[in-house]
Amino acid sequence: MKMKSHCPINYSLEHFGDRWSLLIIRDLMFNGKRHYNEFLESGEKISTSVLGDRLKHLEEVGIISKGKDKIKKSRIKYSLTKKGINMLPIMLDMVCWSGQYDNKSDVNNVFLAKINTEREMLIQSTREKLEGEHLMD
Amino acid sequence: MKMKSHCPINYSLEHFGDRWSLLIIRDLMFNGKRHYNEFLESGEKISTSVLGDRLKHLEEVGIISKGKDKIKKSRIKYSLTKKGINMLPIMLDMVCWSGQYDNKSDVNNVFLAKINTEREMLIQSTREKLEGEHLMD
DNA sequence: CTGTATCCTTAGGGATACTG
DNA sequence: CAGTATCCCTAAGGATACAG
Repeated sequence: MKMKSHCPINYSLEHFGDRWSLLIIRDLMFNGKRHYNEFLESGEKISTSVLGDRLKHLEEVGIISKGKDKIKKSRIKYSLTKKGINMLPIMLDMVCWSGQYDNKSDVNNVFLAKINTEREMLIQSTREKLEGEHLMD
Repeated sequence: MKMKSHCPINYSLEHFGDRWSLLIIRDLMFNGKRHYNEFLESGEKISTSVLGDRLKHLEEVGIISKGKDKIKKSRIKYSLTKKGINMLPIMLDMVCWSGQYDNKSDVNNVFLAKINTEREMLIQSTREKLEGEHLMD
């Protein structure tokens, strides 16, 4: 991958600056999704070819990892890496920002207020939850 | 613009989820750029047609506004709106996240540490600076 | 200086079928 | 269930010229 620059904003863009990657990360981070078919079912209707491509790219850049499901060994499971979990503040800020302006937002105001007033605590507790679920796989 | 969903992450993506918009916002927010030709000069080498398109889109969705330069009335000046300035936490988190992983990053460690330890103060002071520069145009 | 307009090329993406 | 492979179409983007 040829980088356009070494600006940190551009670095972010090279990792997840497309129309789909953040939706996959959202599903892993907030919606408990871990399997290929679950990503396909999300409201934005990603296609199989695009999903395959983005999963591969996100794994290559170290944001997600791929493993076998502990319970059902034949099933494949995706997890956030530490690098992926560390995107939590970015994701929460986006939810918060959108919540201010989208009157049709899916997010309720209680949660929005919580991001604002208890941001650090919320990040900490969510991080612990994610690290328990994802990193231990 | 037809929205794929009302998820807040998707709302963000519909606003600035492409390879160029965040670079323009970055230039307005951190690099003091305000004019068409200044955006063209940035390291990522945006083309005139793409720049024109993104400026129009960002204005339509209310993130930037367009006005005449106070000093030189013939010159056109772009500013962040309140909605644009409110993206500051998102942008700082991206800088912070990238700074952890990009060893060639343009950002120095002092600034990174500052984002982490004095986040709220840094946001507040930067916001005041931006509101002075941009909103009063 | 701030844009459009045009032309052309490439990348992104939807639909569908197929495979281990 | 978790993907590839293919086909085809559209959107995105680079280069350049030109206009107000």
